[in-house]
Amino acid sequence: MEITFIPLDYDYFEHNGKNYIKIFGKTKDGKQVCIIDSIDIYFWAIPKKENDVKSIEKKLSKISVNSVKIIKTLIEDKKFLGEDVKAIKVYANAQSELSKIIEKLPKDIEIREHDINPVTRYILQKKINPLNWYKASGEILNESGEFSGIDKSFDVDYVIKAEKIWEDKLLNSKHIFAPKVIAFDIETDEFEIGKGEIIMVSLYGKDLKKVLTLKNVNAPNYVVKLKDERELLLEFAKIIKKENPDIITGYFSDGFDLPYIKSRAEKLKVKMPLGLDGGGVKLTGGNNPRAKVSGRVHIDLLKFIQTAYSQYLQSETLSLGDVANELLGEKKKEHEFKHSSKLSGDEWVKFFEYNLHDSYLTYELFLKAWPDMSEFTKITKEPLWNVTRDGMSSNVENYIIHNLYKYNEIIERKPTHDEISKRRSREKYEGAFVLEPKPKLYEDIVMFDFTSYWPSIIATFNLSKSTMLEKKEKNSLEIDIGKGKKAYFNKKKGFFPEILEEIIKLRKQYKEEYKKNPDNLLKARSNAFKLLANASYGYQGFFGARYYCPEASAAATSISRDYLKKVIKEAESSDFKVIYSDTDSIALELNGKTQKQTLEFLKKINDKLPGIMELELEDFYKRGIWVTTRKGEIGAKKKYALINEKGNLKIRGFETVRRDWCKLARELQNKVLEKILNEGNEKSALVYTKEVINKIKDRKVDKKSLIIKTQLKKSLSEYKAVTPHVTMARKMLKKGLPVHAGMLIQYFIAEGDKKSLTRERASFPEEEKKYDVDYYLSKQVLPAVENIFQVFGLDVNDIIEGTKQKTLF
DNA sequence: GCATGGTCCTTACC
DNA sequence: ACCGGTAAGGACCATGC
Repeated sequence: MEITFIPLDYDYFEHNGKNYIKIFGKTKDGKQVCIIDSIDIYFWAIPKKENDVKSIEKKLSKISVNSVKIIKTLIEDKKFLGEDVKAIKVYANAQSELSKIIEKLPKDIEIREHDINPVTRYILQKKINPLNWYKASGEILNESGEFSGIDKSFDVDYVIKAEKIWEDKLLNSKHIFAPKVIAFDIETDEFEIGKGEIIMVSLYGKDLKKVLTLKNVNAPNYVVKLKDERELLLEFAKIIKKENPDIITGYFSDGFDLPYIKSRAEKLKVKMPLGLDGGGVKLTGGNNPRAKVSGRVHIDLLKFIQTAYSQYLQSETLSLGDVANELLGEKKKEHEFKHSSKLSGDEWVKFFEYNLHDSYLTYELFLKAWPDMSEFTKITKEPLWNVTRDGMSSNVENYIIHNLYKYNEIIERKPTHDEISKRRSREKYEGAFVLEPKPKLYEDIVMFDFTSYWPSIIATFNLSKSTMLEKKEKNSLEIDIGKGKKAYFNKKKGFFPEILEEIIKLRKQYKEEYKKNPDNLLKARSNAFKLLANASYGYQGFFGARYYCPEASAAATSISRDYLKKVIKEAESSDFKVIYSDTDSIALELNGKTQKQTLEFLKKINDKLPGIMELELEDFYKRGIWVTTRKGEIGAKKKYALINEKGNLKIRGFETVRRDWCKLARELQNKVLEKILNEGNEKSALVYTKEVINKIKDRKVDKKSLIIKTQLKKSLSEYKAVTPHVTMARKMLKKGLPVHAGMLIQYFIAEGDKKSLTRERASFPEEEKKYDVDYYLSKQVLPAVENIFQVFGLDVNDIIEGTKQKTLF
């Protein structure tokens, strides 16, 4: 039997003292397969003194714990952190009690790769990468009794014991895999996992629209009525089995929907055969649960959006509603939550629509994110289930791990518990350089920035754990890393900088390909490499990293400060006026120069830059404004607004872009900046500001624009300070409303005793109270525009007092 | 009684 | 806990005059 298939999910198992991987996948013609392949379990032992290799090898081969034994050893020439080593490859007959074997090993060796899980080991060993097409030949298990009848327990078209698996290069080059996906969403009366009944479940797929419910009301035909919760759960499992999707997806379904379903199923003693092995939901991870269903891939979209998308999103929160609104241009349905016992017939129907619409939005968002998930999976070569839950540090590390074979490198181990706590308490190293701007309205500006600045420095100067030297050597690079400390790096290229250089090159290549041929997949690929490059600098300073090297990070920032200052000096001596600079960017006033001359200057800089470092044109701007800080005369950093030649605004740092300011202040500030940048003076901005101030005084402002939204960043009990939003959260808790870390607390400031604290006047948006005119003028509107008008020598306090109803002040 | 500075906190920039 | 440091700015509170 020979088939063509694509691996979606992997699992490890032991049978009769041997090790296997089962791969669940799809064939080219849409059949579901499980392929069983053998795998070697091994780790590396590196003797601390090289001449001991032979005798150590002998000692190792005799070790065993219960039925787990060392079955084979080999001595090989390897590299470890760039150094040549003679290492012993130690094979064991099972993964299960490997840690007990490790404990018994002699102390004169270093153990590595014992912490590589069997699925990653398999992918490394056989190069059967997720979401790539392969051909497999082998024997179909047809109730053969082999593997204790494993084929009978799997709900797939074929179970194949692989003899050979090889890549289908032709198919990989042209065929794009489109998975069958079902999105789902549950509704309950209680938020606590498993506390109340599941009152409805919606499912949405390409040809699927269903809401399962217990309520017997006259409802649209996509609603299926079940007699009790038990039947509802069984029906859910039945539909999943019948539809047989490759992927099931939800929004926050790791933390809510699947744990809830699992908990209710256990309570009702219902078997939920959701997986291809007939099993239910498996939860791992304790406080931060991750839900797995065997054979299918369960994806919690929220997790992936958090790591891969959030930095590009403008949304105030990452809720399904906000994200769908931004990425799809579609809103959630309006719905007021009530206890199910209090719902009327019509309200039930609305609730069904709402529930189905959430699944629909999740489904559409999934399709939007699929190119990114798929590319990240192919690039980092870890299973889709893991990749959609991994943070950027894991993505960087996985990319490195799956590329180390090119360097014959043994993989470094993860840090121990003690090492992690030591690393976490390390002192900060000095970061980027930020130039203090002179507050002013500027004309004719150019903005340059370095492409992938820190990664390009790490690659160019070879900064990494394996290239760092203990002391100065002939030809080594010496970098001052602050606090009187110096770090030395080898000139001979190490694997980390080399891999990083490749990431940057691939990013550039795919970006150019995308420009020529704009397609979603190329965009996703280019973006994945960009994110990997950007995260690689932080990775070396991250306490959990296998290739932790804060000295390399500190050296990178040190070099970045030097080169930025060099460019600033060059610009000054070429008669540009330097306005501002932050980390990797520099803003210059053209000072009478033409754009052509400016680009010539850029070229001159680039000709002198070493390695792969590159300065590029960000844009030319007609005008730009920099302001002072609230206190004092100094120019504020990380706060400016620009307008380019097409009239597009670029606003950074101002309250306009901060969600913890009320809409009124944000919109006013935005308008003021827009008017000033467009017109080149403050006149009409001033008129507009006066109008808004009068509107506030006349109490004509809609309360919606006065609401302040602040996120509860941790659980309520952890707060030392009693801020307005903490006070509001406490009130919510008292009312019995759900309060949890991560939620946005909304409130407005109502009128009250003038001497009272702000938090005492904080009120819920629905409270029928008058807003505090004084507060909104002096704490929201004034601070939002004060520094802008100050650039023109105006004092906004005078403006406030100059408008009507002077009695207030 | 009130200015001042420090701490805590959130959110931004890159 | 799950990539880094730099920075602005509000609310509150202890401190000192």
